Amino acid sequence: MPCGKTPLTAVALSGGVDSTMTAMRLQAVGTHLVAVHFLTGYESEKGPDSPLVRTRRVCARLGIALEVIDCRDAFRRAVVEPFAAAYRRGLTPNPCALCNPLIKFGEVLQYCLGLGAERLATGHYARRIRDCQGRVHLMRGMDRVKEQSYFLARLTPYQLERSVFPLGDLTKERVVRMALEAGLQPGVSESQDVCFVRQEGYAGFLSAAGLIAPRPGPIVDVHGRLLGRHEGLHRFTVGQRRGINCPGPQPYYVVRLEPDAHRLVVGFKSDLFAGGCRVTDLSWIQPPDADRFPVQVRLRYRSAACAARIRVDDEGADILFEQPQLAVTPGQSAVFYRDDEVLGAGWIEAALPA
RNA sequence: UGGGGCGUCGUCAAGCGGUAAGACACAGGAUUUUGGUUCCUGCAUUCGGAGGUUCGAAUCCUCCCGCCCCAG
Repeated sequence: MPCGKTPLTAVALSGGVDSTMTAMRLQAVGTHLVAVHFLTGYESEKGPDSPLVRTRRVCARLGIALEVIDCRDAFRRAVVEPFAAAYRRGLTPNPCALCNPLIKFGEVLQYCLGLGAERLATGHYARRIRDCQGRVHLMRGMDRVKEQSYFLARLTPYQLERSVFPLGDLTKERVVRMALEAGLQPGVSESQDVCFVRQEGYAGFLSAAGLIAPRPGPIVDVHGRLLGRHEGLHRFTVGQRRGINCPGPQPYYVVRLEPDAHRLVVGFKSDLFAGGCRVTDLSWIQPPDADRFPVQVRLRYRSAACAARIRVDDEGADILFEQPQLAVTPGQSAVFYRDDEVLGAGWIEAALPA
């Protein structure tokens, strides 16, 4: 139970290395902790290696009380169903960008506040700083490869105010080393795809769960020439090369999906460049004070930010790239940066011609 | 059934008597808190079929089969 003067911090534990080290780092500086573990209803493993059992072991070892939060309904409604709906509309969803603001720093944060916690710590590789006027800023993590600010870009200032990212100033390598030094077993399968799909892959997940009815259709090139057929647009995303199954003089890549005609349009790499994109449903951490200004934008996780100019209007914004960009994909999150700082994000609705 | 051309991996395609390039596709792996990209590896004991010449044939010869042109 929280003792009067030391504020209580909740830490989200998944049972993995990162969240465990998050808890240990906070504990090392004397933070008063409560652990929370949320259920999505899509946990893959059962038994002794399930996330929940691993989390219980961590808490027992660290001597932290654990609260298990049932987010199964919310997770299905806020993450899984929109994920499927996006595929039905020919988009490529970005569930992690949705889960962070709606589940982790939505449902879970609310629950933690209800417990009397003042803030929620997670193992994200991102930094949060406060300026001299007391405003919070979201910054890239120090580990330039692992850093996850992209997925946190849709947090609100309110959520960011109540977050803490103890791993943000560390590299993944360092965290793993610290975990080994602390005697933790090396996290075997650290790599994670969409957390709610299992071995069958996301396409298999969608059809197995009855979330999508595969609709075959034609594959055409950018000139409209018929090249072959596909087994469902949900198996493809812009920029994708594998799975098209059409031999040609050069590799074919997906240029766009046309859901109304169930048509897959493919072309060569040179057909993949876009000069900009239309984004909607903007979310700002640092609301802009002008409607036109230069930004750096990341069009997908794990790609460098590119220089661009943004023009904000009532419905969203147009982003015009300084240099054409490679496979701008509707449904993905475009995240706006000023150097290391995240300004906000919007959902990519369409690519603009190069 | 006159004349000419062609048949090499799923597709395109090198090779032209010395023991089957490459590209695309596909498969597997690596990487990865989205989907992709990228990278690595694998992928024709065999050249439409059957004979023959030769120390040796996908490469030369003969016949057969199948396509494609140009003439009837």
